[in-house]
Amino acid sequence: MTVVRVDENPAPDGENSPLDDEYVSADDEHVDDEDKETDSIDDYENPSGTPQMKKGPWSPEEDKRLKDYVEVHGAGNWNKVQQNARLNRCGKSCRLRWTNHLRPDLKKEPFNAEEEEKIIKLHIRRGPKWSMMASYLPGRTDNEIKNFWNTRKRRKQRCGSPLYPEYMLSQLSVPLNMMPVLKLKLQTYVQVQMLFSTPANVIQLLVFLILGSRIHH
DNA sequence: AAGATATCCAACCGCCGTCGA
DNA sequence: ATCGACGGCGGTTGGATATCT
Repeated sequence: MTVVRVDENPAPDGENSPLDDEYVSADDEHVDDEDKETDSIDDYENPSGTPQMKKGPWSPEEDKRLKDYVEVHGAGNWNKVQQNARLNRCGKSCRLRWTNHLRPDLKKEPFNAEEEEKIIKLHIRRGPKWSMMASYLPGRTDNEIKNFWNTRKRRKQRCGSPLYPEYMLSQLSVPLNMMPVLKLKLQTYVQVQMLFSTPANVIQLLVFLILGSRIHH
């Protein structure tokens, strides 16, 4: 089975995406959608003599082997990589390395304001669904977005500013029949968040819920 | 300058869903 | 229906680096 993440904005024509202000149905799950190594990568064994998968940072040589493998065989069948590319890495590790660092379409620059806004909007509406977010941000990975969000969250909490900008919350309009679902999702998420959150965040959430229900009356 | 502390992020882990035998 | 292999996902960890004292 080969599943390739679609990096183009995947919302089909005519369909709403979580980024649209006019939102969507409840069941719209979008996505199916310098080297410190001194030992050879070929002879990594545990004390019992059976081959052991290597862990830790990837060396340039390992990267090259993985890249070469994917160029020839394509992405997927990751457990075959260790045989065909002679890499002592488990399939998971190979997949992660490829998707997060070696894919040619990855953006290397920091997140820009537009991307940040997209992430916030998606987080408001869907919560921490990193891979779904990645499908809306070409060239970005779920891991990257997750790290970005966690860093941002800590920063906001440190300086006591709200997680979601007020203007973004007030821009949102949510169909009335979505409110219970949204409330439930938010409640679950916020219960945890609020342990460390600020009163400002609580107020914002209330404003958000009240405005959202009024808009669609 | 040096040690302590904070921050970032690459990589791992465990769980879950899907698929084919 | 069951089981194992595989891949995807979100949470967490720990080493490297930056900043502070």
